[in-house]
Amino acid sequence: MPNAGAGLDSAGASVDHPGSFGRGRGHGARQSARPRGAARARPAASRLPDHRHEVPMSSTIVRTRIAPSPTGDPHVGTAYQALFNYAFAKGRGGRFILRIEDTDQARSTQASELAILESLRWLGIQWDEGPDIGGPHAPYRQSERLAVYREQVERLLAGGHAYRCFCTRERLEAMRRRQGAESGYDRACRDMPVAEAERRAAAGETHVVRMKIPLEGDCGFRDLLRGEIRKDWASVDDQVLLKSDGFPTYHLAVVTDDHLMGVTHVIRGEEWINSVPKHVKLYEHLGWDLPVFCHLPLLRNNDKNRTKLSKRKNPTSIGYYRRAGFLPEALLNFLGMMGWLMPDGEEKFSVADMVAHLELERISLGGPIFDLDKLKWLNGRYIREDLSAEALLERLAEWGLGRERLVRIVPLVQPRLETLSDWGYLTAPFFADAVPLDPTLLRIPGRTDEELRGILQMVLWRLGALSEFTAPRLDALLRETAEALELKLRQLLQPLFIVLSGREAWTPLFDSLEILGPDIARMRLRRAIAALGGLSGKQLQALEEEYARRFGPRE
RNA sequence: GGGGCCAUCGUCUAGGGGUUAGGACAGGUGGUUCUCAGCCAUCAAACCGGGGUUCGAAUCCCCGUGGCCCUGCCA
Repeated sequence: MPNAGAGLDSAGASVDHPGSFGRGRGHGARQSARPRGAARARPAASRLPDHRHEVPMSSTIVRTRIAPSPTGDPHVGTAYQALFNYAFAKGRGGRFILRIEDTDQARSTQASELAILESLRWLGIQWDEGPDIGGPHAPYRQSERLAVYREQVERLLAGGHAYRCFCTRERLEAMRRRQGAESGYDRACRDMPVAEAERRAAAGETHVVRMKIPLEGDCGFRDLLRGEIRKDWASVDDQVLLKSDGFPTYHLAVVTDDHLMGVTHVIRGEEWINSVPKHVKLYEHLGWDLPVFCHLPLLRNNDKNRTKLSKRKNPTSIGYYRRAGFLPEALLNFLGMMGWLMPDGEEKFSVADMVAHLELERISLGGPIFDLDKLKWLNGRYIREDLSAEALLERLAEWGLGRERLVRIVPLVQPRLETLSDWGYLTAPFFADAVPLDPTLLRIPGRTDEELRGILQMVLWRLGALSEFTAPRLDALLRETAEALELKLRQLLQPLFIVLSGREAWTPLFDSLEILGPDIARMRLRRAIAALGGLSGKQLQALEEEYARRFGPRE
C-alpha cells in the first residue's frame, strides 16, 4: 500500500482531498486509488452510486470528450475512446463533447474531419457539443482557437514558466544525433536573458515557446485505474508549447481546452500517461484544477508482440468495418468488451446497457487484442438474434444493396450481361469483403514476385494519399503510377483486376474501384500482398525510399 | 539507452488470501439437420519466473523476465 496522499505533488492533491486517498471509513474514498485489490475488494454495498470523489467539485456535472486529430481515416481506436467517454458521461447524466485537434497544419485535412464525424454518427455515438453543432464553449476546432492558446502562452511567459527558444531544426537534429536517444532538448535557450529573447522575438525572429520543467524532484498524479503514478522531472523534456507557426502543440491545447470546456474526466489512451506530468504542471501554472485522469489500455494487433493496433497489420478504419458488413451496434459492443464486461458477465450488451452499468474502475488493464474472429461471431449474433428477415432486408439495403448504389453498378455490367442471371456472378465482388484469390495468377511478365509485391504496396500507398476516391482521379493516379514505375498501364491494371475482383476480368476498373470504395479496395490489396508472401520491414523501408524517389514523400 | 505502464487458457475475460481457477471466441469430438450455417452436448486449453509475508499466495510485497508505450515545432 503506497503512502498515498502524503508524497503527492501539490497540484496532484487538488484532484481530491487527501481523505479520498486511503480507503478510509465506510464509503466514498477507495475507488480512485487502486493499488491492487484496494478498489476491487471494496464491499459490494458501496459499489453503487458513490462517485463524488471522481469529480473535482461535487456540484460539477460530468463532462467528457473525444478529441480526434483529423489526420487520416477514422480509426477504431477513436471509436473505442469515444464509446467509453460517451457511456461514462451519459451514465452520470453528464455531457459528451467532440473536439477536433487540428493543430498539425501539415497533416490535418477537412476530408478527414468530415469522415471522422460521419463515422461516429454511423456508430450512433452522439455528442452534445461539437464543431458541427456548436455549444457553450465554441469553437470546438482547435485551429479556430489560436488566440486562446496564445493568451495562455503569454501568461506562462510572464510567470517565468515558459521561455522562447530560437534553436533551429538543424541544430536540434544535430543535437539529437550527438546525444543519441538520450533525453530531449538540451535547454540551450532556457537561460537566455528575457530581455534578449523579447528583443529577438520582437525583431521577428522565428522561435517556439517551451515549457520550463523543474530540474529536480518528481511529480505525482493519480490515474483512476492505476492509483498514484510518479515520475522524475529529470525524465521530462522542456516540451514545446507553441510552434513557430503560431499553433499550439497537443500539450498546451489539450490542457487549455479541457479546462475551458469544463472537462471533468480525461479518459484517453494509455499512450498519454508519460505526458501527464507536463499537463499537471501546466494546470498548476495556469491556476486551474486538475480533471480526473483515466488512461484506457491500448488496442493491440494480433501479432506476436501485441503491438499497438496499426493499419499495417489490421484493418483500423471504421469505414472498413462498415463496408465489410459489420453492424454498428456489434462493433460498439465488441469495443466495449475490450477491457470491460457487464457486471453479470454477459458479453452481448448495448450502448444503453453500458451507459447504465459502466464503472471505469472495473476496466482491466492488459492491452486487449482486437480479435476479428470474435467480432465476427458477435456480429453474427446480432444479425440472427436481433433482426427479423424484414429488418435484415432493410439493413442490407442501407449497407450496399440500396437502389442508389445499384444504379451506379448497372451501367457497368449492362454491356457484359448476356442474360439477367449473369448479374450475380458479375457483381459479386461489389458485395463481398474478401474475394477468392489465386496468387499464382498474380504476376507481371518480366517482373519478379518481389517486385510485384512492391508495386502493389506502392499502389496501396498512392491510393491512401488520394483525397477523392473517384473514377477520374483514380484514372489519373493509376496512369501516373504506371508511368512512374515504368509499366504499361495494362501491365499495372491486369494484376489489379485480380487483386480487386479475384478474376482476370471484371467491370471497368476505375469506376468499379470508385464504387467499391477505398476501405475495401485497400484491404484487398493488403490481403494480396500477404498472399504473395508479404513484405519484410527491410523491404518496406527500401520501398519507402523508392516511393519517395518516384512520387515524393509520403504523408 | 532512459523513463512510465502492464502481465489468468492461442484470444476476450471472471475471480483479488482457502475455488475441482468459471464463462465466451477460436479448435477437437458427438447430436440435431437434405448440405452448410445455426443450435445443443462434450473434450482439450491458463494463473510469466524466483524469493518473501502467511497455517495457507493466482491473489499482498520485493526482485527478475517479457511485452507495450513515450522519449518530435505528431497527436
